[in-house]
Amino acid sequence: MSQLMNELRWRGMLHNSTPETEKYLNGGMGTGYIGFDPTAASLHIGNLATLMMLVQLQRAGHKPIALAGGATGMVGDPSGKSEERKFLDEEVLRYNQDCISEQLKQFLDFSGANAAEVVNNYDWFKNFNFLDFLRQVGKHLTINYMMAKDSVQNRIETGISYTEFTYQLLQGYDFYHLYKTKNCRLQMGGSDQWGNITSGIELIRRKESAEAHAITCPLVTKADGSKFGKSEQGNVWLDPKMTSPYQFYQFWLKAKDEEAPKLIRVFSLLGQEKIADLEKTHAEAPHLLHLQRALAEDVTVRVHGRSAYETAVKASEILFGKSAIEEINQLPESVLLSVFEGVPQIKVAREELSKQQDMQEFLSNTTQLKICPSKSEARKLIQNGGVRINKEKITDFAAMPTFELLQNKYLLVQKGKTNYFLVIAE
RNA sequence: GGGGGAAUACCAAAGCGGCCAACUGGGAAGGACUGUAAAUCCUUUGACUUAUGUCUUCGUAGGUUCGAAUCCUGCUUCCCCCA
Repeated sequence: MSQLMNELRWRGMLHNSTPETEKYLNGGMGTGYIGFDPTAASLHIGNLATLMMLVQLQRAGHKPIALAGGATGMVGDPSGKSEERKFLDEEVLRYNQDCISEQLKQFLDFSGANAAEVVNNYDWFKNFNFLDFLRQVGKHLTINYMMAKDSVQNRIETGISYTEFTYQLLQGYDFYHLYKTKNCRLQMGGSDQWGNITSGIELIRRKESAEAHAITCPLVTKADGSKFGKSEQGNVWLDPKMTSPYQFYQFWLKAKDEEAPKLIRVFSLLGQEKIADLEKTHAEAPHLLHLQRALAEDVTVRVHGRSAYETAVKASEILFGKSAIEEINQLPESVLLSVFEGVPQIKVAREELSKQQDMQEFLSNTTQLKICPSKSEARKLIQNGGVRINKEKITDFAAMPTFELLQNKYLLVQKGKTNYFLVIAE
């Protein structure tokens, strides 16, 4: 029961907590929650970091509640944002909220005494009218108190709307609501949520004279301090339709040595000894990527399942291994297709392919601008030696050498060292 | 309400009548080296064009000029000072 804090501590997931938190957790099964606003149709790995706190909470024997922010998402959290955000329209928001609720369910255990729950704050806010809100919530916190928050202070210069200013009250009320209805006394989140969480604690204290607690984790950043969770393609999503399991696996595998130890602590469920072991092995033979492989395996399996993981590994071996193009050619087509499931696929009409004269045209327009966004881009890439087709380097951007189609149907296009595309002739 | 300043490519920031598709830095992308790492070095970073040419860009709409990112006017947005 009491192990949560220690667990978070050694994993480097403890940034701040209120003084009595440990005592609360030691006092038997506690209940804690984290909120996720539906700003997109999927959670991304940044959300996964905070979600892991909830997972750790449950592993320590407490009850986790994941909150989908159907209401708060309508308002916009000013934390960590340098400017006012645009509203998402309601239809999108509802869709996102449903997708996210589903994803949240995947990571928690819904059985047993400390069964998880997923709730949506839209349920208690949709019929909460403005005047009632002002009387029941707004009255309890002063402007002075609200103004002091970093999330607000950072926006004083650039401007903050009344709407976003009010965000902390909404989140504060969530906490209060969960306290009242589910005796939830702990809220967790990224360190940028500290201000919002303490608003909730304050609200509970003033309305109920009760004590509630907070734990925040450091925001995961890259070694250079920049924002974590973006790959070349953009955000790394948990939804396999948005980031394929192959790309997801690759993201972890490509983790830098200096970041891997931090990442494996936060994102994997591997134990302290196992990790120490891996680090030792890794240090002895860094080129074998022990740490990265273990990290990628643990996370990919948990997010996408064992078989998707295995396919991703297989695809990686084929694409990055020494296997010659002939080997790819010899794979049964069904295997080949499943292996390449994760790499972007581009369908091109057979006739168009056969009459193709120009490499730059092929890499841009013919392949629907999915490989290169313009012909000049394609030309520059080729001039820099960055393009391979069927593993063969392209040197002339004006000509179109004839390539043997793999399996009489596919072309493997490589942009740079790690970006593959499968062109399918139809 | 009065006065002043600013809007430049992904970001930051030069340019202040022709030499500007626009200095420089960051970021990003590609290459070499490696371990699908780091560091380092090189290249690229508006589009089209099998080159040094054309077209579209410097908040927005007009104007002055042979010629404007650079000057003028209206509009929009933002910042600062006074009330």
